[in-house]
Amino acid sequence: MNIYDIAKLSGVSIATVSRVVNGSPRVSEKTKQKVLAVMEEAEYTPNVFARGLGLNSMKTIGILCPDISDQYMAEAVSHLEKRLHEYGYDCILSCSGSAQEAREHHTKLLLSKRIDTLILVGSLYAGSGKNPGETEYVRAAAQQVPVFMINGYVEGENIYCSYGDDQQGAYDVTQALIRRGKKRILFLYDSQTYSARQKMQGYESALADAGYPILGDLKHYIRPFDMQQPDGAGLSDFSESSSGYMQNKVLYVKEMLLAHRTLEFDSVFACNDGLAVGVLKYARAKGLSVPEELSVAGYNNSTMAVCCEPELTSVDNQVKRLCSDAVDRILKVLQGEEDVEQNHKVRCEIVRRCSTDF
Amino acid sequence: MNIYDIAKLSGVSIATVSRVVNGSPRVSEKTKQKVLAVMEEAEYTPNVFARGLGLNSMKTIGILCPDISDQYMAEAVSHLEKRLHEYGYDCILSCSGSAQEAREHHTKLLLSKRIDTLILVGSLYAGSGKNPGETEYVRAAAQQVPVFMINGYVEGENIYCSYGDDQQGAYDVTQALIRRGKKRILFLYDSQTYSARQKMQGYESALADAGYPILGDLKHYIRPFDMQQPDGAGLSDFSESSSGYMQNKVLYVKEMLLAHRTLEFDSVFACNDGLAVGVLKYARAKGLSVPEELSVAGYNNSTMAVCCEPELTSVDNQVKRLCSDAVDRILKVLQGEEDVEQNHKVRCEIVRRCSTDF
DNA sequence: GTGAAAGCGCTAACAC
DNA sequence: GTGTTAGCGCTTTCAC
Repeated sequence: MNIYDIAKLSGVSIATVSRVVNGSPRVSEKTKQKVLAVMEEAEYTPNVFARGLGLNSMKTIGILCPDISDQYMAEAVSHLEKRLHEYGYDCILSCSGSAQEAREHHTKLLLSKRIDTLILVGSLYAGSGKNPGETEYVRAAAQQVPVFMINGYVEGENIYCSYGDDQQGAYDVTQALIRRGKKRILFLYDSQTYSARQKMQGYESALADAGYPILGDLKHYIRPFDMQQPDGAGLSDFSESSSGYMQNKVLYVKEMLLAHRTLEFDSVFACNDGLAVGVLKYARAKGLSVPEELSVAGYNNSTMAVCCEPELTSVDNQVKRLCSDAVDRILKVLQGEEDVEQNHKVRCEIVRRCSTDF
Repeated sequence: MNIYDIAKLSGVSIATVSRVVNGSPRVSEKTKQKVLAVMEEAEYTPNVFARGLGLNSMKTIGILCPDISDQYMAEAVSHLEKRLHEYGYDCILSCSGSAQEAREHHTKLLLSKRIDTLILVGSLYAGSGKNPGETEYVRAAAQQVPVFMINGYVEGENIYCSYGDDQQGAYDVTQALIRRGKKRILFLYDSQTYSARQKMQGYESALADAGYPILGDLKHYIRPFDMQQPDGAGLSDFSESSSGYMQNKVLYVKEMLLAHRTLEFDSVFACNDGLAVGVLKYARAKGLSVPEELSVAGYNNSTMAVCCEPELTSVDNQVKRLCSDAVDRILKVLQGEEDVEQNHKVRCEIVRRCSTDF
């Protein structure tokens, strides 16, 4: 059943049917109703491919993320999809993993689908800050369609970024720990993303502002333990489930800390809740009371933060707001509005629970 | 840059270019290389819309799930996307929420995108078993494209199902609890999905086989607390983040149990880990030791099961296998193979941790 | 307000 | 092995 059939059945031309389908005002109420009735009766659905060919768009947004089974990204995609769907956009989801090459490849593939916009979810796409060319593909993509980054920042034309102020978040937590009298604050991280760098900077600034020394051994990097990570992004390799990966991570952090007998600290700021829960497990194994003997703060305010004992103080990165803000601007850009705000930074919020007690 | 341009630049016809693009063997090596070179040079990408129009397919799979921010579904989608991507299929993701009407609407919408296959992720789509017509839309969809269900079962032509044997899983856990001497095993659930019904049946069979009575008050339904659930599917309403919802759920279960002073039990089998962690929180608040005074088992073997204290025994539903199995059959069906196995049941596995100690 | 007709860029049947 | 050509189903000028 195509537009010709409907036209024939309605006794009008395909142009008129097309007008009705697209809600053009240049149709008399009468014919409009007639056509509508026929369409209803015939259960006609316009062919999206043909329409796509004519309009060179299928109202589709490409969403790329390293791993949809990661809680943070899943939440982001959930918000994005919901909002975009409201406005009639479909989402093609693609998961690239963490390797640089894979990111580039998936980006290209998504672009070849003639998406209207590309959304890059996760700080990973903003690169590690090491290699200059690592974000070149983002700029290249931006030459074809507007590119939106969720929790990442890349400078460039047609690139729009929404990100949490992780530097400030880390600063706030570290400062609170300092105020609580902690002297040796361990900074725990397991990835080198843009976001992780921001956090480290916040941590360092807070120490500096308090007149504390910045000690190298207190910035402790937990190497992704599955050794499948081409560039140490700290993500699952997907050969396994993400929850399985996360389970292992928690236990791994505990073991690493137990094994590392020379490291001394009275508090921990972990770059994500998984690491923080690992620290909690370590504390329990060591017989350390939390928060009295060891304060622990995590990041992302995930479900994990509440499951553990004691419950975890954690920084909320406000993904929902980031996504919502991004969608607002996507709509503007796609409607051809000019001067849409390119970058948007959102303040993170510390959710205080008993693991730090400050 | 279209196929005509490439043809002109290569000094061949568009048919030849098309052949090269599609890897037809009916092209001489020489012209093939020539065309390939031109395409490369011109950075030519075939127009997917035009191709879709011609082939009436864009190699796209529609994936529908109630909520991608739910850990279980995110994991499923992750596996599906990864496998399908390998075979050149793209995934359109759509999240329907839990309402019956929304499920039907999203299904229709996805079908109107001319997807090659529809995948329904989650037991919710198999209905509550109450209203006869509630799965009618699944059968209707199956008249247009093959429909695959992940962890759900609906009888019908062109409907293919992969599901964990949750009944057996529940049976095994309950039986283990009985063997350990537990007398009053609380069955905790918060949704009425196909999967939840299976679990309850397993629970009941195990009790029956042990000669235990099946007590109504020991089958405890936790009503979704946000009151935004049109049909009590126990899912987040998405107005909030899923992790926020889950955090609340854990605390809510704890409070509910504390408030319910007449309910007596020496062990709990919870339909999901969120509920189980809530029970753990309750036990702690009550000063009950786990597993000595209270055994707790969860379901889904999620990250939560390891974050809590003590760690949670949980049944692994084997999503990855379900998805992998589904993809295998999707490929077969799309290649026109006949007699593809319609239903596939996978045995669940108990992952034993210290919360039950059996 | 409506219709005729020219694309949109590709695939595939058919001819050579 | 290669080219010609007729669709695929829609949108969109341009007449009337």
